[in-house]
Amino acid sequence: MSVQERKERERADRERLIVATARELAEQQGWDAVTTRRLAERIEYSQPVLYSHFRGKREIIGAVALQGAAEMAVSLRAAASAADGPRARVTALARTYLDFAERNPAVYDAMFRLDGGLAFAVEDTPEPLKDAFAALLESLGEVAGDGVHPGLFTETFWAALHGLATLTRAGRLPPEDAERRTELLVDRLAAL
Amino acid sequence: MSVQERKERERADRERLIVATARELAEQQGWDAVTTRRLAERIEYSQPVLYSHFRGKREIIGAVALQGAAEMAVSLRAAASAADGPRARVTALARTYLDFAERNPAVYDAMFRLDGGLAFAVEDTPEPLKDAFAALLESLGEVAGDGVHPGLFTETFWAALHGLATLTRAGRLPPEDAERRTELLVDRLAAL
DNA sequence: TCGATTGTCTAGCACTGCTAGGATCTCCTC
DNA sequence: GAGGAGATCCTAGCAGTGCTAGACAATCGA
Repeated sequence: MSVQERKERERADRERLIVATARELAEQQGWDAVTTRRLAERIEYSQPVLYSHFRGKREIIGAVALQGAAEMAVSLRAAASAADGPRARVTALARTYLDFAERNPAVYDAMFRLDGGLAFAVEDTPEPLKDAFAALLESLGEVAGDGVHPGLFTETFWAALHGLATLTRAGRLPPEDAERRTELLVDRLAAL
Repeated sequence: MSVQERKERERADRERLIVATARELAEQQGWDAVTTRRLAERIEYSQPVLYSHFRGKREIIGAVALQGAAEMAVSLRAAASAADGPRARVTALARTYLDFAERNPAVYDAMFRLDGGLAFAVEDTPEPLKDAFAALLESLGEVAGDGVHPGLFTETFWAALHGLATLTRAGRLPPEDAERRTELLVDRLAAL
């Protein structure tokens, strides 16, 4: 048994190495630079090894996305619990979300812009994704306002944040006004 | 002179054909299916011909984006002028924007998701893009509210719409609540 | 009608994701 | 310890990508 356990552990280690390396490479040079060859070279294995862990590149992106979702959930909850009162909480949440997107652009892309083959907004959505949404909902539900479904409000607020994050990073919005746009969004959207 | 003029006309025709074909192919099968080979085959020329019109695939995407921006501006203005009063105007604007994104997903991607090599939010931004933003601003400026810069408000509102458009189409948001999210956005964000 | 220019195509480069098949290495059994 | 079975891994190759060099043919002006 012990031999098999060691093998399984080593396999799991290597899988983590693949995901971490893919993420690192993507953050350094963008997802286009994450080719199976380059990734294989970095982990010091041949290409086919990647396919013994993942069905293909898409699944590797998906794995990075799940990792990112888990981290984002932690960040969001930490920011929310450190803030006093609904208003401060929503502001902190928005800032933290946008900050995460800015500091981890490749991970953010894996989560929301690229196709990682993950299910969304359905029954079999992976747990980390549901949990990241739940983290948003926990703080946003209380400012949804009367007669507005908390889930629907969270979806809308999230979409707005997502729009700000992607358009800003793509150079579609002037970066210097980012903070003012965030404030406007919080002031207007949240029922305070 | 006449011969040269005819040639220039034919060249311009062929360029339009390339852009129209790329757009058609992208709408039918997605941008991934728009390969230089397939595109060349459809216009019944060899690959290198494409490169005598455009620097590369990116520029073709850019050309489709500009065409789309022009059409979107027309749609937005038509919707705005057909509505009575600020509230109806903003609602019509939001619906028209999201409708455009839903009916022309490939064009929308070319405009805002893919890299078409176009400059944004700067001096030398192509005219159609500036004009599409202007069309938004014309209707949104009046509901920015006191002390809020119309441009900043338009950017924020646009980002929210963009987030709804992309997340909905990517299956990240349940499509059946799209209309309710739009209403919520308009109700809260616009100062009416 | 000739020569130059313009226009177009064939063929090929270096790269991509992915996989078949063979080699090697490890482990369990005798 | 030795042999065979099985897991593990790599080499080599497929079909596809964007893009381009260089040869060829059509067209134009003199």
